[in-house]
Amino acid sequence: MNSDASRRRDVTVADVARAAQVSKAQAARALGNYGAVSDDVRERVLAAAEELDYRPNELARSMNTGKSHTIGVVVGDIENPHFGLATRGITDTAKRSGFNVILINTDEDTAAEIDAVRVLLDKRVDGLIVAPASSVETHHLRRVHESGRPLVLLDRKAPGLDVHTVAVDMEGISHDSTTYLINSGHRRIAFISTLRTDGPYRDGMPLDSSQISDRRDGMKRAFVEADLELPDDLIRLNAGDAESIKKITRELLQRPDPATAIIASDGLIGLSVVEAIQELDLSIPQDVSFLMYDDFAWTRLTTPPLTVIAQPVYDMGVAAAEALIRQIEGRKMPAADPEFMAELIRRGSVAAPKAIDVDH
Amino acid sequence: MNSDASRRRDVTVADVARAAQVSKAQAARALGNYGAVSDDVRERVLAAAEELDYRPNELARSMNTGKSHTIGVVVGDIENPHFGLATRGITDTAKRSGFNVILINTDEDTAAEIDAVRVLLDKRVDGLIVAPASSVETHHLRRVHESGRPLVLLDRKAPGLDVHTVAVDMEGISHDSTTYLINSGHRRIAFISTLRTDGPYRDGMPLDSSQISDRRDGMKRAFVEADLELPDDLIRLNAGDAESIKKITRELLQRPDPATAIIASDGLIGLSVVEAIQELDLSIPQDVSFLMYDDFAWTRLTTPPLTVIAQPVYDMGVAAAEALIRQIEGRKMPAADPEFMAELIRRGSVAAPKAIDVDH
DNA sequence: CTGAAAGCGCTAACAT
DNA sequence: ATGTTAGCGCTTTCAG
Repeated sequence: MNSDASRRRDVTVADVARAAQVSKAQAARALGNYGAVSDDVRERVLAAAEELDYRPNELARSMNTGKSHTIGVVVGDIENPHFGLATRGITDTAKRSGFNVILINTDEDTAAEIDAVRVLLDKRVDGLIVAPASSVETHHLRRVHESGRPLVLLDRKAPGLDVHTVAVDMEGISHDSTTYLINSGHRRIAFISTLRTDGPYRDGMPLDSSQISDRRDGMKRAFVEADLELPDDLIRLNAGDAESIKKITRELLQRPDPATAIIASDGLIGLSVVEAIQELDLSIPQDVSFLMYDDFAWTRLTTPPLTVIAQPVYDMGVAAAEALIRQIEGRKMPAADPEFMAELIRRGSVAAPKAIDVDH
Repeated sequence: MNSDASRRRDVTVADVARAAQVSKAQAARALGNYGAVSDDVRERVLAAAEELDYRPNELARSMNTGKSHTIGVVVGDIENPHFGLATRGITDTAKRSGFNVILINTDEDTAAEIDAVRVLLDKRVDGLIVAPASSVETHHLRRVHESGRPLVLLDRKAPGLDVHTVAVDMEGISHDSTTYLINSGHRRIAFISTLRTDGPYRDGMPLDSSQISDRRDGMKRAFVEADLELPDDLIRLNAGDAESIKKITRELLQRPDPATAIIASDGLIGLSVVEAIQELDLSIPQDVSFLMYDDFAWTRLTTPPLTVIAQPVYDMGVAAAEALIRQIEGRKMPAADPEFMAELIRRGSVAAPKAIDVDH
């Protein structure tokens, strides 16, 4: 419709060069501002570019430089504020260094992750940040790394893969918070996670996610140190949507030997657990203690406010992006992966368990 | 370090062609699977590609086809679950149609938005979805549209810009919920938004954001219909971080003629408002009624659960992506922008105001 | 069906 | 400082 801007071919350096009466090379140099250009030429070129409304084709540029100034980010679920915040840390940092971000969601599905990585590689991103769905199926990640493309892992580790990883010390915080519960008098401590496994939890079962695996190990160590046994029957994996989480919560609380404390593996799960508890007309922490990973702002608003495990998610996003960009730009990497520390924030959802029911 | 995969140049169609003993053109045809290729050739090429671990260079591909199979998304703040969900709707839909998403955050800053749009255009995205920070400064968007690049607006409208827009009927829902408050007995109804303006709110003041402007109009209409006047002094814009929101909330509640009901413009604001109310040791809804935009899951968990305005955010993301892709693929657009409907979900945070203080 | 060759828009030698 | 000439890796005429 429009008079001139409409259906016309994009204007290229050649057009600008012609208008400025210089060679394509000189125009390109002035525009890309590299090489040697006289003030006179630069001026004319810039003026012509302005006049013609020239915009560089970054694709073409990337083709010969080999750099796309784009990094790929692969996460399980942006909808989860945990990743939302981390992504924010990444994009803020990327922008600051002149990088753009292509974001791909995997729904925590390894097949989707493999595909995402391939797509990103095909698009010639300069580097990748991946929150791997599995700490075991990492062949695709190993290939990225071996091909020489910078790669940084976020949130989850991949044992055996020598890649810079930004994650918190999960074993430690899990141990500490479990100990806290034990010291508060709890023995029947439940743990709910969405991690998908074949069949229910069994002692010593290998867990695909380093995150969950480490948490299990931390819990176990806490119990062992207290000369107690980790109640395997209260470790509930394969939680899915809200309804399934509520169902699990009900089971945990309505069995003969109910859980007296529940640990939710993330904020989304925690939400449904708390809701289920409320629906059962039980109160926190009188009837059941509650603890969850992720310090979402709303946890301060419930009655009582929730005791949570805070992770420096934004900072981790920043750190991941910084490490990646450092790698891309060929600068030295820090000697070792700095471990980020999670923190137990004691608010009001943990108390001593009720006096034991002496049914029998 | 690695034996072969390491420092070698990427393998190209030429390499595959050589290995398969065919021309570059034939190899490209087989690989890109277009044009005419005999079964024999295709087989050999594919085998060679597999063998050499060939991966197409999407940049090069995009260069001659002109399509990048990438759409740009520009939002104010991914960290906000509202946008997180919308983004999820977009990426899910994009993936389904074979498109990738480049995401850029603007912090609701128009300058950043202008820059983001330019970057995306330079990267030759096939189309753009923008949640414009301003409904007034839209010159950059107009240029996109006029240049012929598909563009869809999300969440906020841009009057005068004839672009497909996915947004909810804000005036309507604002009117309805304000009426609900008025019918509950409220007259002193406050509204808090982060919209940045020059100076405090004045009656009839032009508001840069269609969203906020429409909400104001809806409130006003509700008051007018009830033969009342909208209390301009309770319309508070320029709210910023959590602390500033709390401060505004305190002012609203501690003045001589305090607000008896507060409407928070989004879930992030709502969070801080509720927190401030709790800190003042006031209770909802006995001391003050509360209503907020965004039906975040946690609003069901507070005591009382919060009355909110739910918007079909995910579906809107889907719709925006679908509309954009339809445009990209040159298919017909629906006659008009379908309006999405928000819904007032009455939970427990609205009640009649306390008997009026008869100080004077 | 196949191959040679041109070209997308830009950068990067290489001359001058 | 400037221009000429090759490419980057792929798609796309155009002949055969």
